[in-house]
Amino acid sequence: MKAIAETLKALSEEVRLRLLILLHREGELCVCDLMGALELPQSNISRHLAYLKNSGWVEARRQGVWIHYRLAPNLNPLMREMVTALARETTSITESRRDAANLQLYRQNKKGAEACQ
Amino acid sequence: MKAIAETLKALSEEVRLRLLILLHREGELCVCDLMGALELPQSNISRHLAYLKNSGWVEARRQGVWIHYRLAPNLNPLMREMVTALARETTSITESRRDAANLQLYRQNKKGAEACQ
DNA sequence: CCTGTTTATCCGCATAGGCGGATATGGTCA
DNA sequence: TGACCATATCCGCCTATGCGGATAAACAGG
Repeated sequence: MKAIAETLKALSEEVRLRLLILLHREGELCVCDLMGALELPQSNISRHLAYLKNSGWVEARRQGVWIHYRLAPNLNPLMREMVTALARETTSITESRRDAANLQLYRQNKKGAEACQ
Repeated sequence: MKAIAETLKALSEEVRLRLLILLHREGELCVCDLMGALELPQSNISRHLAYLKNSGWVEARRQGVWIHYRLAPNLNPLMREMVTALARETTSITESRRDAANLQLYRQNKKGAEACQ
């Protein structure tokens, strides 16, 4: 019961919710992409990603200097059901659309040349 | 997005989660029943019920001195989906079963005579 | 090694929120 | 009205947690 409450608490914060939804939609993303999408300081993004990782929602993979985060592939049934319901309910929300749009902008600006992956 | 986070935050606390699951299983219950089931001080139960009410998860109905709480009948799709998923995942959890068993015990002891409804 | 880049963690601060006991509120009944 | 219920709210206390800036850690390339 406490474990389930902890699982829910991880999503009961706006920044973490936005991060999770974005990862669910876009697949694997590195920290710099998430910073560009949410337009928040690096320490903030990184702290919330650590929280999501510790609570089992996401996994991290190191590739050189970059760390790529993705939704954990083996979510339990409750978590899987929650994330799909949340994704469905947030598709029409302005804030969520803006995050996705900012991500595309940020990726175009870095020209694919020197940047992550 | 902030609204969804607030909705989740209401369930990200163990006592509130137990209250909500119990109300989902048993239907309408008064505060004294919930105190008997969870074995927690009255101020604690009452405070968390107020939180659940303010966040739209439950509704209250006054009947004489007693106040009966129930799951809000018009939950939005996200909330409805969450509560059914949570109920399903918690049926086998010891803590949840104990709450339900304590409720039955408490109700038997008050003999139906003088007590609520 | 040394430098630069990316990410994680630390710091101090401010606020939110949980708790139990005490008190207030609102209702019933005599 | 006054005594007595069930419930809500207040109080002080303590812990948890969010924040941005600063610093540390991990890695790549010269």
